[in-house]
Order: sequence, then C-alpha cells, then structure tokens
Amino acid sequence: MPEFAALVVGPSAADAWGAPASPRVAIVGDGLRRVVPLDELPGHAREVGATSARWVWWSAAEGARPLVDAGIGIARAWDVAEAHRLLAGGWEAGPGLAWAAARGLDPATLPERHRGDLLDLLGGEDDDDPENPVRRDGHLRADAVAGDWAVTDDRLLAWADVLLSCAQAQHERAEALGPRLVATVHSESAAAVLCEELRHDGLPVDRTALLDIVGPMCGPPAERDAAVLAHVPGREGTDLRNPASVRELLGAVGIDVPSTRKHVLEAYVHVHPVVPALLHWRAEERIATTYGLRWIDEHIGPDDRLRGEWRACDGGAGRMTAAGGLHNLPAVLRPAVAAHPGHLFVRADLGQIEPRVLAVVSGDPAFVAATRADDLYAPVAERLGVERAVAKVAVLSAMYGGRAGQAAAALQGLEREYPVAIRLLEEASSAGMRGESVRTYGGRLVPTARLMGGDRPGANPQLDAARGRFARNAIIQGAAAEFFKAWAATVRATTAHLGARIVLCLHDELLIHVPAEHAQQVAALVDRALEDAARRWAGGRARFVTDTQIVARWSEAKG
DNA sequence: TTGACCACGTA
DNA sequence: CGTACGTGGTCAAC
Repeated sequence: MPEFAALVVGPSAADAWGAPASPRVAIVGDGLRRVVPLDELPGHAREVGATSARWVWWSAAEGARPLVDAGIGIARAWDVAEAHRLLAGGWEAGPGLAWAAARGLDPATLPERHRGDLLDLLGGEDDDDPENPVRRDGHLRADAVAGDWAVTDDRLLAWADVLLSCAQAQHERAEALGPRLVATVHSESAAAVLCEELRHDGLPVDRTALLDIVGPMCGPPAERDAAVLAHVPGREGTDLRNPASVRELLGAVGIDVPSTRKHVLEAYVHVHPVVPALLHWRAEERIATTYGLRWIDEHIGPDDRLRGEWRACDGGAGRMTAAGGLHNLPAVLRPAVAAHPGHLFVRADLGQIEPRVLAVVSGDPAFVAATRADDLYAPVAERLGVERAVAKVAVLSAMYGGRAGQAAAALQGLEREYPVAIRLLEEASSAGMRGESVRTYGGRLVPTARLMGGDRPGANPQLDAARGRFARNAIIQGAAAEFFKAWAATVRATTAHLGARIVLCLHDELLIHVPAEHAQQVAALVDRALEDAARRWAGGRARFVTDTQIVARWSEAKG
C-alpha cells in the first residue's frame, strides 16, 4: 500500500465576532495527524510534498484547489471522485457514493438523498453515534457528506480517516480489476490537479488583438440584420434568429430546404445573394453573442488571462471538458491567444491519435506495424490496395460506426487485413447494442444503457444502433483521452522546473506557456514525454507522433 | 423559470 | 464518416 496523505477542508467558519475565519484543514497519513487553519496550509503542505506521499482528496476542486491557489506544487494525488468515475462509471462521484462503492455496499441502499436537509437529518441517523461519520448501516452520514458535520477538529480528523480508508479500499479494487487501473487513477488524478491549475492560471490573451477582431462584429444588431434583409425587399420583418422564420424567407425566394443549417445552405450560395449574406450574418452573430464584449468582460481578467472551469472527464468516455468557450474558441479568435511578454508557447498535437490508439487497445499486429509510419494511412492503403483517402474513410468508419458511401466496401478489406482490430470494435458495438457497459483500455467503465433515454435494449432499433456506435467510439475516444492525460501529466511533471505551465488542453493538443529562454528545452521535453507515456501506457508496442512547434501566437501554428 | 430543439464552434 | 462537449438563440410549457 502506498503512503497516502489525506486532506479534507472543513466548513468555513466565523470567529467569535462573526467575521469570516479561515476554514480548518485536516491532514492524516504519512506519519501526520494534524488540523491547521487553511491559511497556514502551505507550510504543512510543503512538508508532505517533500516526502513521496500521495495526496488524497475527495475531489481536486476541494482538496487541490487551496494548494494550487497558494502556489504549492502537487506531485502525486489519488482523487477519490476520479477513481470512482473510473471504477463505477458515470459522473456522479460524491463522498457518499464513492464510499459506498469502495466498501461494496449496494448502491440501492444509499440513503435516499445525501442532501443534508432536515428530513435527512431526522430520518435514520438518530440511533447513530453523533461523533462517528459512518452510520451503523455502513453508509456515511448525510450531514457529513453535505459538508456541515465536521465542525470540530476531532470530527475533521475522523472525516480525513474516512477519506483515507476510502482511497485504500479503492486502491485494492483497482488492483483487482485490471493491470492498468491503478496507473489510470494516478493519471486521471494528475489531470484533475492540472484542471485546477488551468483554472487558476488561465489562457494568456492579447486583449488589444482580441478587441480588434471582435469589436467590428459587435455593432448594433439592427445594422447586422439590415445587411441581410436588404437582399429581400418586402420581408424586412423576418427574425433572422428564428430558423422557422428564416426558412420561410428562403421559401419566398424559391429556396426550399428542410433545415437552415450551414451545410444545407452552402449548396445555395450562388442561387440567391441572401444565402451568403445570411451565412456571414450567422458567423458574426455567433461572435457577437457568444464571444462578444460581455464574454470578454466575464472571462478575461485584468491580467489578460482567459479563465473557465475545467473537468478531468465528462460523463461518457472520459475526455476533458472546459467551460467559458475554451474548448470551442472559433479559429478567427486564435490570433488573440498570445504568449505574454518574455514568454512563448510550445504547441504540440498528437498525430492520428485515434487509429494509433486502436492499434494499442486491439493489439492487432498488422495495425501496430502500420503505426511505424509517420502517416499511418499510407501502409494501410497499400495493404488494402486502395487510395489513401479510401483507407482513411474506412478506418474512421470502423471506429465511428459509419456505413455511408464508399465506407462499406473498404470495410471489407479492413476485416480481411486487420481482423483483430475490427473484431474489438464489433464486440464493443454489440455490447452497446445490448445495453451493456464497456471498459476502456485504461479501465474506465462506460455505461451505455442509461444513455440516450431509458428505453430497454431491443425496444428501439434506432436507439440500439446509436448505443452501438457510442460504445464502438467510446473505447477509442476514451483510451485516447487516457493516453492524452498520461502525456499531459508527464509534460506537467517534467517541465515545471523550467517555469512551463500547460495553459490549454484540447483533446489531442497541448498549449504550454513558457519563458522564452526555455522554449527549446521544453519542446524537447514534450517529445520525450510522449515517448515515456507511450512506453508506460502502451508498452512501447505502437508508435505515437507529435507535431511540436514554438510560437508566439496560437494561430501561427501551421498544420 | 425550465426544458426541448436548433444551430454551430471545437476535437 | 461519426462521436462528444459547451453555448446561446427561440419556443412552448409551466
């Protein structure tokens, strides 16, 4: 059993005069057992950081956030919420649920809601020892889960003891479940810490450049509308924000479309000038409403950093998510993402990550061999005896469940030449169609039955097919997310001493803010981190490639 | 106020 | 080809 140091944060309190007092924090494990005020935590945290102990918290948002905000580096962590999401699937991962799962308690016996409201407190916990966070039925007290039980130092220590024992039970389960789960928990826990750092640091922007791009698109809405409506005299009353109204407008100029979506309208750009005007209006309207002056004001601090909340995994296959527009920033805004004075970006993205991951998770020898090429699709095309474009569509269709166009014919070749890889995808697909859960290569449980409505498998063929595609894709997308996080965690650990900070994670791409004089060295470490991650995660069986560049602005990256 | 749907940006 | 996410708009139902 590794050395764990459990950290819990008590409720924020008021002192005797009613002024806000610093919350108290308990640290238990690794030879420590103490309670300290939150504002004295940094000194104690450095003490733990100096050992090889692994931090344990209910969640990074609770446990890692105060350390990150205090500028304390965090080397190793066990995040109970992330571990629970991996082991049990889904996104719900509060202490009550994680504890119950780790202890092998039937989730159905979980107290109705761990809300901590009056009914909860009255019901069922009268007979329990008020000083014990664990009820006689084995579950955690609802008021403890709600965060307002640990009001004394003794209770806070008891709460930390519970956390420590929860992590130890999870560790045993992870070891028993599969060969990679403990490593995946470590990596996911590091990703959760990274999320706190991403939130804390923010993405450096050039405010002047941003305003130059956004400003001209943020004029009076009436003027934007008028530029479109000028093409259709007599229909100035059209509400361009209402798709039904737009469809009516198009009908009036002889364009009959089932929907007004961009890819539908693009076929009509030469039919009537209102169509390109409308598409241009949509793009500007998007910037004005979503990425306009209000967004800049709300999300970009006085230090010219764009901040949003980050999560280490979504509720599905396990990709990272970001709020505040950080994950869907339109390309036209990228020139405004700029390194701050004295700094540069190291920008790196993984090439053809999903087919390379397919090679690893399936172990298909011929497909693994194809990863030796810089362009994986070239040897695949050669082996199938088809054009590269055809091979690419075939591989993507196999991973995503597409059946349209030329995919079907090329898939036959894949089944013949790469039977192991295709069989894995087919097995995932049928498990999904049966409503069964699948596990990713790293061990994340991905439920399919609860997704996309509650219909029973077999009741709705379209829904079954959708679950099949979802499961087929989840084992690839999920494993790619795991590999990406292992890479990011390695980069974070090996470049921190040079002042490098990861400031953006975009599924297969890293943006690292680094003092200019260390950019070259960080770029080299990024590539070495990929080799290390590939060796640890994939046993070196497949080759992974990265395109690593040093740029001052995100938009300078050529790809 | 809330949820469904559309639309669209990113990978 | 398809999967996922977050966001903001309208509309209908409260």
